[in-house]
Amino acid sequence: MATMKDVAERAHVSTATVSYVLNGTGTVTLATRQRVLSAVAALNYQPNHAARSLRTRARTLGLVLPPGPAGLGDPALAELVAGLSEAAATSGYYLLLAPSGDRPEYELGADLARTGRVDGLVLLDLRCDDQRAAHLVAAGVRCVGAGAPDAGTPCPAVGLDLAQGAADATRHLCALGHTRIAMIALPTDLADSEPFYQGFVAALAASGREADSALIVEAGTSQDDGFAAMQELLAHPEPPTACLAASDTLAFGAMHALRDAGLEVGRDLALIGCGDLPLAAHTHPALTTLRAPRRAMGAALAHCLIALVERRPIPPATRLPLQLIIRKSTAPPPGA
Amino acid sequence: MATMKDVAERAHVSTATVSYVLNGTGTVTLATRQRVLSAVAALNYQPNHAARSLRTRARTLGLVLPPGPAGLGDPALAELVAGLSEAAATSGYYLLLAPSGDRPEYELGADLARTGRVDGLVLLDLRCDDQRAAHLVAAGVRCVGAGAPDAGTPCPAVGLDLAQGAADATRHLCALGHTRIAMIALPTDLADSEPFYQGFVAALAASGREADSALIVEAGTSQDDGFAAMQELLAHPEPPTACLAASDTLAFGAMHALRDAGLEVGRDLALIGCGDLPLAAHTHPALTTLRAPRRAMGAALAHCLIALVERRPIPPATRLPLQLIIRKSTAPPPGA
DNA sequence: ATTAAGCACTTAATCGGTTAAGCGGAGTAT
DNA sequence: ATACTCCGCTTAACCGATTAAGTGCTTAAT
Repeated sequence: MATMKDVAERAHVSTATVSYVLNGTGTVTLATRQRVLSAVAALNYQPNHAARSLRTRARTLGLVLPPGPAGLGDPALAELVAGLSEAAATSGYYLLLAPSGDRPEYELGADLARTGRVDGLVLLDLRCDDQRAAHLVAAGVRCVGAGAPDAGTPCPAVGLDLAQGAADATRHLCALGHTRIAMIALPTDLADSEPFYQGFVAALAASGREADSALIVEAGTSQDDGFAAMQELLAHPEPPTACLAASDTLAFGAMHALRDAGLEVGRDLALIGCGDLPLAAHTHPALTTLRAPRRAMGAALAHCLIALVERRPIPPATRLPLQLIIRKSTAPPPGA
Repeated sequence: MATMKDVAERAHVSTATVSYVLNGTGTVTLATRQRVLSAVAALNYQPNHAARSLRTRARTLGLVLPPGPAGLGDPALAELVAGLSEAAATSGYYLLLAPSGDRPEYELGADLARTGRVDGLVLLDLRCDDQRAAHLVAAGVRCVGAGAPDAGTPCPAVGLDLAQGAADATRHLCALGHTRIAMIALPTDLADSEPFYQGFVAALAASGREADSALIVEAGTSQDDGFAAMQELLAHPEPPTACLAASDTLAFGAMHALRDAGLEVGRDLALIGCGDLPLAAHTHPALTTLRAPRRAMGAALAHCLIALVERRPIPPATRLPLQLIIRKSTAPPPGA
């Protein structure tokens, strides 16, 4: 493997000069530069990454994958990772994947940063009062969060405009004539939970309705959680005619519960999800949902984190817009 | 950030001794070892990765992501990556994701290896007479391929037992009473194409049938390719009553073509896919398919590549078994 | 003419580890 | 008693880059 020394010898200069040419620093005459560059080309030289990052950065971003059976199998995460890795690559960074296994995420992340293996970290599924972020920032680790930041979030974050999305979805249900509209929420410790709820309530208020707290149920994140939540809603003395689920996965579970109860999704109860997973277009009926630009979110995370790492000004925290995709799971209320 | 020198001072030894303790090499008395270890603990020391890999390995595996809109969005790939990264992590390696963008895959891979950024590479979708593998192996890069290796494959490979899988699927179709069985093949330059075809032909022969070459059409990999392939089969003067598609994606396209032709999948033509993508269970009718253990495949790739990197004997090339998942897209032939 | 400033380089320190070689001292064989 | 071998540790070279400091030369300023 050719080293910088080899290049220097071939170009009859010192390694310092080679380094200056390659990094565009220092002052080098045209003739010398050309000799160096042709030596580089002739030897097919590329600087050793370890040696370089010993003095500078690793040019690597880290992503700690939370444990759990789905992992990267979750299409939403996979898309985000795709956008993240591609945007990072165009800025000369690569993405290191670190499955946390049974170690705490923040611990693994701190190790990766402390050993200089990565320059910064992406935190998935930002929580309210996120302990991982707190630990890492306190340890001097640069990181950005994926999710809606609240006031106390100690690091920059990139999120979806869930308030807008939930409001759009709710307006659509209102426009169809629904008045008893339920909502299945994500766990409130997820940062994305609150703005979604706010958008829901705001849109209801804007159309003269009021949120009925009995029709708002907090669920987990799994399909089973959505199933249970819908069962709870159906047990209500005066059940809703429409429901907004904070994720597609919850909506899928809700659909099962409706089918089990002998109800037809769309005709008997209008249902909207959030995320637009690939499956959403293929359920029966196809799920009306909010499309989340996960790739763009990954890209935005990359840009933000790289700016942070390079001590450049951080791009303003944009909320990425959701798009309502109307399919077959929404219809006017029964008897309307 | 604490360095090894700090640890050495605190334990009143040289950095060499610290290194010996941490790596388990050299001979160190129990007392010294304990002094070192408690200094390490007290300082929360972890060795700098760049410094370490300057002399040894990077303990990093590389995965070059082929260009294309799907990328990691393809669930089959995402699952493989999940298995790969998890298995690598349990052996102390992490996975570096490098989207190739518009650069040739082998070139990017060669760069990553030459710069010492990764110790080895995983090549996706191994081709017949794979040029990437040839280039990389010639350049002294350690790599393993994902896909069925043929005799000339210059590197170890991990693949599915497609011959067995295709045979199982074909037998199932024969058992249902089909005689005119078609096959939609992957591009023949993919290494996985041939064994699938062989399994198909062998199972037909074993049940006394012969493959009709007019019923075997080579397609691309996209849904549109599957669509076109099925149209071609339906244009046949004596169309098939069953069809085995070499991938779920091709099968999805074929289903659309059948629907467009006014035919009902299952009743009018039995269809089997391969891979068992999440969508396969949600098409209408649900697709009978061969379940591919993509996570296990990723894990096997990791084990193989790490063995290669550490110059240990390479695990014997196992073909991972496919499991036939019978759903609703297969039925006896019309009028049987 | 003299000094100062700039240019185009080189020298050498440095990053933080790994590891071959060396070196006392204790234990064993002759 | 002498030599030989291990053991447990240290010294220092080394990995391959970056970069501060230094050097000799040319050119501009006084």
